[in-house]
Amino acid sequence: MVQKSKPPAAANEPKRRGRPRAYEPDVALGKALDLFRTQGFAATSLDDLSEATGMNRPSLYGAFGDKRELYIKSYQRYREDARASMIAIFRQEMPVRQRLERIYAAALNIYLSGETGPRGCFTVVTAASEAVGDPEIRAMVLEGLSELDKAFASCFRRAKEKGELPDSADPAALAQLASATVHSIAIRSRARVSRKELEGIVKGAIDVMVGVKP
Amino acid sequence: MVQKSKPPAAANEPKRRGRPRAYEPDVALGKALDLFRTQGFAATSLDDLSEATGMNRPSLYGAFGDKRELYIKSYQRYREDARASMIAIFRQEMPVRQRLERIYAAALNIYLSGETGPRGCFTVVTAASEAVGDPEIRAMVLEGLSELDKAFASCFRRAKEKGELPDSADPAALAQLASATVHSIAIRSRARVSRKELEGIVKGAIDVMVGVKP
DNA sequence: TGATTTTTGTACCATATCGCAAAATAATCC
DNA sequence: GGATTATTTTGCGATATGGTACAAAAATCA
Repeated sequence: MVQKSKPPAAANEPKRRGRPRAYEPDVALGKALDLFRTQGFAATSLDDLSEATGMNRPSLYGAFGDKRELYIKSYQRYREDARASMIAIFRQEMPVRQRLERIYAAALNIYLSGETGPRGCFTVVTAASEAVGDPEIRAMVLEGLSELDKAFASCFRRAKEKGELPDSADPAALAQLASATVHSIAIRSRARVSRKELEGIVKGAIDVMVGVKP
Repeated sequence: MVQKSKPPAAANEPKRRGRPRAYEPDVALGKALDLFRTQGFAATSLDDLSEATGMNRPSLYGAFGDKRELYIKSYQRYREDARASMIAIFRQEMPVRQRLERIYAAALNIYLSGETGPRGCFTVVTAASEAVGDPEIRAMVLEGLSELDKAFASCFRRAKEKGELPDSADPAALAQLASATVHSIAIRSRARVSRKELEGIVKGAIDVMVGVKP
């Protein structure tokens, strides 16, 4: 039930008043996210979360609110992380094909990571469970889905402007296909389809979207 | 707690010995499937199932086994139904585009049906939840995924033979894109994306896969 | 009619679950 | 050192959960 031995004494924080926390909120949230990603909301108990985070239930409650709030915060954290790794890829200038390859490689790294096996995409997992019954969560999922669509759309628009794609190419349609490929490998990864096979799917999809590599 | 008033006296059955069942296994399984599809395994309690099926728990247990077995049987039932509606579309001869349109229309009907709102694809829902932790269920999901891949692949192969697709077309890659589109609309439907929008995604995907309609 | 068989309905058990109250602990402030 | 503040720890309580035992019920069989 102990998370760390020595607090890194965050230099910026002025001076906390009462008993010092025995956990770091960030790493605790990360552990919670890990659990939720693999097991989902309903199948994850507060005891599970307590054990994984190293915080007992009242502390968990105090820090993050109830189970649902913790789930939401975990999901937000996931989105931030995912967005960060995507933005990095979008910043640099490179050919479409290469950009797509990098995006999918990053996605696969996220989806296949996990000590107990691959866990897929948390947006997809959440869509498949809580999204139907919880309007607030559903709104977040929708946002996550459309964010990806938009990123791909801008990617294809840029490519078209640079002449990498024929005039007939429809960036919006290509973007939704690119997103669909992401959703598909997310699903398949949870069924333990091998990385090799997933990479094959990605390659085939890219070939159809931007033309077979010369 | 009563499911029907009059048993339809199934003409084929010879003569059952003891007290007659107060439920029809088929409709009960259908109700269980409905619940599992919307809520998932963990979030569905035996009480929920008992109420929905009109059977009390001991009867449920006697008829289908424990909760997990009931889930598995529900999933098998779902797959049989889905397969039946696909086979019908594959039997008739028609242009690829039309065949694809029909397949996606059938899929959307399944995904968007439901009294309390859209429920998506049960294979996808199961992949996103139980598949990671339960090898037997995972195997069934894998089979469901690859069955769809194969159906699409044969669809594109036929189209290529008939000259509807260019020689350069790769049926396997196209099939995986077609499957990906199915997965994607399944996910999106659970986030309550409108039917209109989903149909737009489908149209865009078909255009990319078999060429824009002349 | 009475024995037999199958299913239902009630009640129950052991455990898990979520959430919280209250006391103990460890730091700072004065 | 004592007051204050923030956090941990222990433990509880109300309910939900999956599963089952057992008697009552409803049919057939002889």
